[in-house]
Amino acid sequence: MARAATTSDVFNAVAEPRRRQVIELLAGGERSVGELVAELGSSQPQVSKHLRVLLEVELVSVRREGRHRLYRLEAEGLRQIHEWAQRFEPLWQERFDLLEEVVQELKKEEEGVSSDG
Amino acid sequence: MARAATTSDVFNAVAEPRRRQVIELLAGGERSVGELVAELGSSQPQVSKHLRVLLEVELVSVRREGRHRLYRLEAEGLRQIHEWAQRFEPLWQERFDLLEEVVQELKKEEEGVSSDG
DNA sequence: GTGACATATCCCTATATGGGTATGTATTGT
DNA sequence: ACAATACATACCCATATAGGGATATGTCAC
Repeated sequence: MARAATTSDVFNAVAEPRRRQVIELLAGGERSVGELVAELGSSQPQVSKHLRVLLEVELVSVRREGRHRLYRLEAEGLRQIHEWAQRFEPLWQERFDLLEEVVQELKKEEEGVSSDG
Repeated sequence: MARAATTSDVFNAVAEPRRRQVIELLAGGERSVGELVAELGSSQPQVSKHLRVLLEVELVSVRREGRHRLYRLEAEGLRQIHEWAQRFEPLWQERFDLLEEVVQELKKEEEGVSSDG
């Protein structure tokens, strides 16, 4: 098998730089496809494809406004990513503990407690 | 161009379910490749490949322990993912504000302020 | 030499992403 | 009814790469 489909989960959807860009743009408020096309500098079909992916994983939603389709960020989906990463937060904060251990080691050396020699 | 390389950034590295699994396993402490092979049920070369990717983006580190290589999670790298997602936290919390608006609406109705009818 | 891995191949299939074109469709305007 | 706008989709093409399977070999430690 190849890599999991980008539409399978939020992680894959967000792995694409352009899609992250779309998300960032939509964070500023609803946008029509045309506006996104202009801001991304991609073709309309390409943008629509990315929007489709984001739609599949429910990271965005659409509503009609006349002949326009306004896309809106559904940040709720980003929450799982945030929470998944957050699970490891204690581990990167642990670094401070390690730093402290190092400091303790240095102190011991200063006190001449080095058992090595 | 094809899809971005999985080694290009942390987002792509984490987009792979098995690699997330590796990360989760390593969150429990250092593991040798052999242990990971057993726990993941993949072949040794496959596991080594995934570890290589995680190593490239510095999500893990290695140290030798006799003939074993112990992999350790470098959670620091997950921080960027956490922080990227966190930028949108206000947007999904905004939902509570919306909920509050709805509550306000309901209150008005109870007070008989409905201008409709 | 053996154990534990890293790497390199070769194979194969699935899929992504980009480019471009064409067409379907809904909405608005005349 | 007909045209135009704004998109969604469906095609075409082409390249890159993933990720799995399996095998083979290099390397370092014991």
